[in-house]
Amino acid sequence: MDYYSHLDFGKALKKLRKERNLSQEKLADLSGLDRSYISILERNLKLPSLYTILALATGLGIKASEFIMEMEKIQYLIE
Amino acid sequence: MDYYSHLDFGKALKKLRKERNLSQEKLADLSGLDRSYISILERNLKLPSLYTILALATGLGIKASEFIMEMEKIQYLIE
DNA sequence: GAATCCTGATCACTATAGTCTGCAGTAAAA
DNA sequence: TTTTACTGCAGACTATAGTGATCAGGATTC
Repeated sequence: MDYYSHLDFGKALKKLRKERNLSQEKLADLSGLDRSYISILERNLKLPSLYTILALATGLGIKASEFIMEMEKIQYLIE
Repeated sequence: MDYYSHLDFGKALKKLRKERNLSQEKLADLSGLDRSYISILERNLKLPSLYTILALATGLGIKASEFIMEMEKIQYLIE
């Protein structure tokens, strides 16, 4: 478990979601994804496809590149 | 075929690869991916995972966010 | 005109992403 | 203390990503 924690996509996702006061279920609705899968992503158990990244970005109201930048920013703080 | 052409990940990939004078095979070596799969991506037949996006970005010598930005830039020009 | 480089393309296969259902546990509110 | 909201988690399943091998064909180059 936690195979991909060094990438911290999950941390970025959770941070962006929380900043918007969205529950996992609400974000699932907004992005058209499954609630349990968002949970999996936030725990870094799997890595999303580009399709999913775009769907989540739409749900969060940002661009995919901004999403990835947030991930890189968190990544940079850790290293 | 060409299911994902409206996203133009493939066009961005090909553009960035050509700018660096890399063959598909050379980029495959640099990124640790399969040559035929890069061909598939450039023709927009499949969408990459985040893992693959990061691998390609490394092979191209850029950040993943810059890669996505290039895609969004091309996307913007089309719309 | 054989040799090399490059890319499209197919097929069979393995690995992983993503869905769906349901249950458990915590916390806050009523 | 019941109800509600939220999330972790598991299992079975479907869909798609990604590999590896191989062939065909165009474009150099010798």
